[in-house]
Amino acid sequence: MAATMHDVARLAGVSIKTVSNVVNGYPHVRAETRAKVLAAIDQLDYQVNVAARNLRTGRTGIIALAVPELSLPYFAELADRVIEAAREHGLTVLIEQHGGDRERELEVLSGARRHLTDGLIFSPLALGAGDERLLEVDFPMVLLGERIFHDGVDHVTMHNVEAARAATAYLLELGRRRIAVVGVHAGEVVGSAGLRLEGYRLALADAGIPFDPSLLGEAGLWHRATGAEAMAALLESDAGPDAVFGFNDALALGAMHELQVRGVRIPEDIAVLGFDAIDDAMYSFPALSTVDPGKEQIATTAVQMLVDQAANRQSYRNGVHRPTRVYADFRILVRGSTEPATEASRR
Amino acid sequence: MAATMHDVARLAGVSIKTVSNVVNGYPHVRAETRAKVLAAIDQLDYQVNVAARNLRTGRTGIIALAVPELSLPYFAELADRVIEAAREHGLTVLIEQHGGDRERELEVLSGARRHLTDGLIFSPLALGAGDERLLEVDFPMVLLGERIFHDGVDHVTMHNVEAARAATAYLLELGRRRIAVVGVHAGEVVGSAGLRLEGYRLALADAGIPFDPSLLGEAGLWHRATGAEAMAALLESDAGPDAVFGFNDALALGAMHELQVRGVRIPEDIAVLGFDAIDDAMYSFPALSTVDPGKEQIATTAVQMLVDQAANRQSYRNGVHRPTRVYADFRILVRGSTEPATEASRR
DNA sequence: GATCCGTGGTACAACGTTGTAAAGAGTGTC
DNA sequence: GACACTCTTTACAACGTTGTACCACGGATC
Repeated sequence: MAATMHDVARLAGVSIKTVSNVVNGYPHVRAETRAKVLAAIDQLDYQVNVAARNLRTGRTGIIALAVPELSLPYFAELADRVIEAAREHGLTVLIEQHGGDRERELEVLSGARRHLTDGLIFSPLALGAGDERLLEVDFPMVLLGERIFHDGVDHVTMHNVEAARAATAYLLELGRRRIAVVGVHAGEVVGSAGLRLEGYRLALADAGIPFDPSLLGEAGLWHRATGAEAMAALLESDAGPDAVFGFNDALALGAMHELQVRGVRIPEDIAVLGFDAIDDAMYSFPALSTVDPGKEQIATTAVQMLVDQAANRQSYRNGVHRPTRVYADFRILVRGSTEPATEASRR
Repeated sequence: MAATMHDVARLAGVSIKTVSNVVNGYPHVRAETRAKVLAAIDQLDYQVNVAARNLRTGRTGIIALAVPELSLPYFAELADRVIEAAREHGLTVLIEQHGGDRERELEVLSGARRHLTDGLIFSPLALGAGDERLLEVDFPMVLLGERIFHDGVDHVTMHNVEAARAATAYLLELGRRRIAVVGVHAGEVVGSAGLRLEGYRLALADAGIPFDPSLLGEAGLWHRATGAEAMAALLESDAGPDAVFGFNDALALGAMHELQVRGVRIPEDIAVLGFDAIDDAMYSFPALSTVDPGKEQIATTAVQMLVDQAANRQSYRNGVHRPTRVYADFRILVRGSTEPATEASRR
C-alpha cells in the first residue's frame, strides 16, 4: 500500500541506495540527483518504514518511560518534560505504568518491549534494597528516584535529605516548633519517605529540638486521600502540631483540605509545606509552599544520559564510561501556606 | 548479542520455523518438540525481536495516543486509562504531545511514526472545522474530543451540550439565577467551549431566564491561572454572579481560588461547578462539584474501536464497516462547592 | 493397493531498510 | 599518458521474523 524506497527509486530513476542516501542526508549526492529523489518522495508521499530501518540498524527512535501512574500529577508532569526532552533528540516516548506492582516492574526490566525501544528511563516503586542485581540489564537504562541505589547504573535523583532538611529548617525559622510530617513509611531507611524523614530529623537536631514520634503521620500511598487521613489522625491525637510537612504535594494538599474542613487557619494556626512543586500547588488556597526538586532538570538529564549511553554503548559495556549519579538542584518555593500573607503575596 | 530464533533452533535441534510455530502457539507441534523448544528458549533467555516480526507482519503492538499535554490532569488521567485499556489487549502506548500546536498536530497525522504503531487515538486541539479531509488517513484512527466532527472516522466524544445543559439546570434548581461561565471562546460554535456554552444557553432558555453576555468569562487556555483571571474580571465587572460554571475543572479551581482570595464564600455567596471530574476536584476546599464526562468509558471505547479497526482493516477500507460516533455517558457529581454543606457532605 | 487426509515438520522467500565494498566518472599531478 | 585521488552511484547481502508451499509419515477409506 504505502510507497517504499523501491518505488521512489524507480520513479526517480536511481538506485534504491541512492534514495536511502538522500533520506539519511549522506553528503555526496549530486544536487540534481537529490532533487529528483526528493521530487519522487514528494510525489509518492513516501515515508521511511521505521520498522525496517530498526531491524537493520537496531535503533527505533523510541525510549520507554516506566512510572507508577500518570494519574499522579508528579509523574504526569515528569512524563511531560521527558517527552519534550526526548523530542529535542528526535525521540518518541513509550510510557509504561507499573502501578508500584513488583511483577509489573520486573516485566518492565526484562520485558519483551526491550526490542522496541532504544532505552529505558525507570522510576521504580516496588523494587528496593536487595534488588540491585535486577538493574544490571544489557540495554541503556537510567534510573530515577530513591527507592534503590546501585553504582552500576546511571541514576538521576534528588537531594532528598538535604531538601527535607532545608524545608524543615525553613519552618523552624518561621518559629514553628511542633512540626508534623505526613507520609512516613515506618522502618523505611532508603526511599523518599525514609530519606525525607532523615532530613527532617537532621534539621530538628541542628536546631536542638527533640524528635517527637507522635508528630509522625503515616501514609503508605502518597495521595490526597491518605494525606487527609493522616492529618485527621494527627489532629485527633494530642500531638498539637503548628506546622505540617507533607512528603509530597498531594499529601500536603490532602492535609490542607482536612485542616480547612475542621476550620483550622492556614498558615496562622498551622503552616503547611509540600514537596514536588506540582502545578496544582500553585492554585490551592492558600497557595501551597513547596520544595521544587528540579523536575525539569531530572527529565532533561535522564534523557541526555540515555542518549549518551546509546551513543557510547561500547564504552559503557567495557567499563570505560563509569555510571554516574546526578542530584538535581532543589529550591523552596515560598507561598501563602507558610507565610502569613499580605493580600498580594497570598496568591 | 541477544539470542535469535536461529540460536534457539540450533540448540533445540529443530528448524527455525518450528521455533516460530511454538512461539506463536501453532497447534500442530508435538508436545515433545514443543518442550525441547521451550527449554531452549528458557536456557537462552530468548525474546522475539518485535521489530523483525513487525517488519514481516506489519503489526507492532504499539498504539499512539496524541494529546495536548500530560500536565493537564484531564489528559494525564485519560492517558492513564488508555494505557490500562491497551494493556488488556496486550498493547503498549506511545504518547505524543502536540501542545495544541497546529504544526505538531499535522505531524501526528501524517507523521513518520505511523509505521511504528498499529493505530492512533487522537485528541486534537488546533485542528477544527475545515480540516476534516486531513482526518482521512489510511491507518486505524479513533478521534477524541469535540474540536472537529467527520462522519468518515470513528469518534468518541462526550454529550457536551446535554451535560452542560444539565449542569446549568442543576444550578438553576439550586435557586441560582446569575450563573456565570468561565472558559468561553468568543465566536466558537463547535469545540468544547462552543458546545458547552450552547448547553448553558439552552438550560437558561428552558428556565425562561434571559441570557446575559456580561456573565461570560473568556479564557483561551483552560488552565487554573486563566480561570482565576476570568473570575477576577467577572467580579470586577458589575455582572454580580451567584454561581460559576467552569468549562473544565482547572478553570473552576482557578476561579474558586480567586473567590477565596477575595473572601467570597463558597457555596453560600457563589456556587462553583466544574467539568471533567479530575482527581483534584475531590480535594479542593470545599470539594468541587463537577460533571463526570465518562473518562473511563471514553478510554476503553477508543481502544476497543482501534483494535476492531485493526482487526477488520478490509471491511473498514471498502466501507462495509461504517465509522461510528460514541457519546460517553455523563453524570453530575454533587459536592461541597454547590450544596450548602453539612459537616459530612462537605468533604 | 491406490487414494485421501490429518499431523508434524522443513526450506525458502519475502518484509524494507542500510552497511560494505566496489565500480565508474572526473580532476589534478607528475 | 599513467596514477592517485575524490566524488557519485550502485549491487548485494544482511537484520530476524513469518507465510507459503511442500514433504514425509501413518492411518483410514474405498
